[in-house]
Amino acid sequence: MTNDPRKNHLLAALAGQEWKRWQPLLEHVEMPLGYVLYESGKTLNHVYFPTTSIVSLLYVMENGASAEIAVVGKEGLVAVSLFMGGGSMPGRAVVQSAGHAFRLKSKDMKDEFDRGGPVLHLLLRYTQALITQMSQTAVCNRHHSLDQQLCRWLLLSLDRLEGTELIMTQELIANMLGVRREGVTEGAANLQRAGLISYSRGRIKVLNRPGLEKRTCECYAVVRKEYDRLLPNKKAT
Amino acid sequence: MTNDPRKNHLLAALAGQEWKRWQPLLEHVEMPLGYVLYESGKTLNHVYFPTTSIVSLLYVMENGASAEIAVVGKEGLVAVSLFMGGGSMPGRAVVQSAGHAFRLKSKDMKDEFDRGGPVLHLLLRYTQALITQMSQTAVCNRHHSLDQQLCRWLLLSLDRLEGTELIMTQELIANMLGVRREGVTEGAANLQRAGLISYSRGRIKVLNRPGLEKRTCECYAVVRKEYDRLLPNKKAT
DNA sequence: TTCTTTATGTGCGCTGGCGAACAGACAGGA
DNA sequence: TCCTGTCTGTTCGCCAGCGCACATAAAGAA
Repeated sequence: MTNDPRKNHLLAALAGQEWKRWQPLLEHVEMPLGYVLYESGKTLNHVYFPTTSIVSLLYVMENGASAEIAVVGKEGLVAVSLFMGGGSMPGRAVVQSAGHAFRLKSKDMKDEFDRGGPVLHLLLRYTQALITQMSQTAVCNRHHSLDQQLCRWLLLSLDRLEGTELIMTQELIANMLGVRREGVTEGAANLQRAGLISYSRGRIKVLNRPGLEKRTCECYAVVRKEYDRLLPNKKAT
Repeated sequence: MTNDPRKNHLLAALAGQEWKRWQPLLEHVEMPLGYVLYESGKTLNHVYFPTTSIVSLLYVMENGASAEIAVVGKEGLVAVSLFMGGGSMPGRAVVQSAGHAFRLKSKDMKDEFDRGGPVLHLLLRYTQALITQMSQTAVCNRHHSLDQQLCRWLLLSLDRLEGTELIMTQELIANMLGVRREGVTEGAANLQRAGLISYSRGRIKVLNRPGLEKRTCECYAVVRKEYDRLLPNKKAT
């Protein structure tokens, strides 16, 4: 079933009672590549729970350059600022990998959050994991090479996908990472030469995942570990 | 009064009732330069509310290099992961500018948080502001020059201080920013030549704040604006 | 097929920041 | 007073990544 909300780990973690309340409130949505979920400063109308899609949180600067802050997939939700307070945030959320998601109206989300209890703690633990990812992005941007960052990025995406193929042009990856397109071309060529990936015109296939893990910086492992520690780990799909 | 907890904006924002509960629980602590509040992965025993001190949240890599993720002063608190869940986080919290703070035991903090209501929302709004700062750090690390980042850093520190003098060697600043000490020397020399700051052996005096603001990147303004939007703005001290 | 668009490959000069090595310069203790 | 440790200034070679300008090359439309 392509549109099973339970593919999202947070939704899957809801106990019977909550789940019963939520189920009728959830709306299935298509997530086409490039779709903008929200734009800097605008009020949020929904919270999105990706199932098979991946969403990129990025900041777009005045001059148009951008940088990815974090990535969200089936393990999480988009728009934490809704329940954290403020209702908006600087930056943009864009679908990075097409697929599906379920969404909840702002008001419903807030109501559920304010009930407190397990839902609240689940969402906050997710937010904490997200914070770790953001921190590590900052560190990685400071210290690591484009090659390493590319590996990290591929692995983060891979973790949020079914299968090993990414539909993504180098141009778009460059936008996410906030680097030149040519840089990605080179990096990708390196990985290709090393037999870790193969790609052509917007299709990247990962051939050797352990190889990528060996080649990336410590940032990936740090983030991965925190996600595993803090979040419900859905085994099978 | 140097040890007035109400100098911390979050504590100052507590209403009569909560404040009465909190007051006896708060413990005054000295915050000497370089003091480590917590270390990567260790369990947290306290939440710290700085009043006159500044705390740096940074991540230290395996090879010893470091990078600042965010900075916390009288507007906030250190150790959000305590109520967010998880109880620990990768990274380190270090006193960057000596001064005072008040702290609360983990258990007391959790209890207060779980009461819900205004305290919970206050803390979450602060966390949201902190997230913005972290995001912007990531962006800044990616795109902006050392000079701009130095300005941003000075301004962020300045906002959290009384007065215009920073006690801080270039070596330490370099550690925070995750750059070479020589780089900071050059950057600082530039600012000095431009008449924006004056410094000598660990004392940096800001002479022209608007000048710094003009020279820094957009990141500072973005963060500042979000803090103003989300948090209680204490006027007088 | 042919034409057009989109995606990728490559080369070149430039620059910001790195690493390392070293030379003052000031502060504070003995 | 000298002396030692700390902080700051400067230099030099190096390289990753940038910006720019093209050269393919694959996919799709006509």
